[in-house]
Amino acid sequence: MSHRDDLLAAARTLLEDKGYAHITARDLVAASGTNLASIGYHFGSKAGLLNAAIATVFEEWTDQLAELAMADPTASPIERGHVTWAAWLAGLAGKRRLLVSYIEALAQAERAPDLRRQLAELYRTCRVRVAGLVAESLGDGTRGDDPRCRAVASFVVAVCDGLAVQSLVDPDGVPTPDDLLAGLATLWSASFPPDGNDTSGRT
Amino acid sequence: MSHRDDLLAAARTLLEDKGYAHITARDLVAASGTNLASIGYHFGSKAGLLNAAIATVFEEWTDQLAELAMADPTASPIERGHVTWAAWLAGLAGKRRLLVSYIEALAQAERAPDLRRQLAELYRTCRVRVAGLVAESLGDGTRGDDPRCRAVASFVVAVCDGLAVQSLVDPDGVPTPDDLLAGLATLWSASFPPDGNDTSGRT
DNA sequence: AGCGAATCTATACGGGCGTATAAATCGGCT
DNA sequence: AGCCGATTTATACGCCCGTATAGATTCGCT
Repeated sequence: MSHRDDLLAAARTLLEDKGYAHITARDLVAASGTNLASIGYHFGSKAGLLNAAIATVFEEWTDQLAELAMADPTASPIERGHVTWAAWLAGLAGKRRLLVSYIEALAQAERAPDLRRQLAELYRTCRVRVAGLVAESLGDGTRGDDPRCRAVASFVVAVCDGLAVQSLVDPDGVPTPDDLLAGLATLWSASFPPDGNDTSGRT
Repeated sequence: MSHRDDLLAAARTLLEDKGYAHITARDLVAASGTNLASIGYHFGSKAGLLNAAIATVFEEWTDQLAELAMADPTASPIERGHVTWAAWLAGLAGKRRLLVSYIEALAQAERAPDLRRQLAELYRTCRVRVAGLVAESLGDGTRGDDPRCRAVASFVVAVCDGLAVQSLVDPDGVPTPDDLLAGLATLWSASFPPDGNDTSGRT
C-alpha cells in the first residue's frame, strides 16, 4: 500500500469519527502511519486529500444504490424508485456520521470554488447515470438524455438528498418508505401521465 | 450599544460573509469594534457567541413565517401551509449565505453537545409554536398539544428544512409552490382522512 | 550495477488561533 | 465624593496548524 492509499483510507475513517471540519493534517498522518509531507506530495494540500476522500464516499453510495435499483430486471420504474429509497432510508442510520461530514463539505463548498466544482461534477455524473438507469428501466427505447429521464433523475437524487438531511435534523421524523410511495405515486404520474401508451407502473 | 450587542451583530454579519467554520475571534473583534476579551466575558467563548447568533437567526426566521402564516385569519390550514412554504421558497434565495452557516452549525452540532442541545431546544420550541398555530387555524377547539397538531407541525417544519437544504444543493431543482401543493394534498389527506379510513397509498 | 525518477522521512518555520490575566474605566448608588 | 461591581482594554501565553524544504530511500529500467 502506498502512502497515497493509506492517507485516503485514513481520511475516510476520520471523516466518520472527527468530521470534515475538525480533521487536522496531523490527525491524518497519525491515522495513516505516514508522513506529514506525504499529504502535500500526493494531494497538494490537506483539502485536496479530504475532497478526494469525499468523492470516493459519494461514488460508493451511488454505486450501491445503482446496483440495488437494477437488481430486479423485471421491475417497473416506479418499483425501482421504491426499492432505491427504501434501501437508502434503511442505510441512513449507519451512514449518519459520514453523512455529517458530507453535509459539512457541502456547506464549505459554497466558499471553496474547487470543492464546489468537484461536487457539481459528481452530481452531474450521478444524475446522468441515474437518467440512464431510468431509460433502461423504461425499456421502450427511450434514451438517458431524454428530458423526461433527466427530470426524473433530478427528482430521485433530490429526494435522496432531502431524506438524508432530514435524517440528520430529525431522525425520528423521516417518512417511511410507504409514505414516500404515496407521494411518489402522485409525482410520478405527473411526470408520465398515464394517458395513452405508458409503461410506467400502476399502483 | 454594549459590546455584547456589537458582538452579536458582528457575528450575524460574519455568518453571512465568512461562514460559521471560518470566523475567527479576531474577525469578530474587528467587525464589532470591540475587544478580544469581551467575547469571553460576555459569551464564555467564541463558540458561545456564534451559537447565540445562530439562535437569533433561527428565531427570526420562525417569527417571519409565523406572522405570514397567520396573516389571513380566514385561511384554512392547508392554505396556511401553502402560504408558508411559498414565502419560505421565495425568501430562500436571499437567505442563501446565512443558510450555509446554519447548515454548517447543524453539522457541527453532531459533535458539539452544547450546540446540539441548543438546536434541539430551538426546534422543540418552534414545533410547539407551529402546533399552536395549526390548532388555532383548525378553529374547532383542538389544542396545540393534540398529537395530530404536533404531527402536522413536525411535517411542516421538516419540509421547510428539506426545501432549504435542497436549495443549497441544487437551486434550480427546487420544487415550485404548486408542486408542493400537489404533494401536500396527498399527505394532508393521509393525516386527516376526510372520511372514515384508509387513504394511504398502496403497492 | 548504476542511474534517474518517484517516493518517503524528518524537521523547521511562520503564523494565526482561542483564551486568560491584570489593570483601567465606567456607572449607579449612598 | 467615594465606593463597588460591571464592563472594557491591552497584552501575553502557549498551542497547534498547514506547508515547505532538503536529504534519504526505494523502485524501475537498461
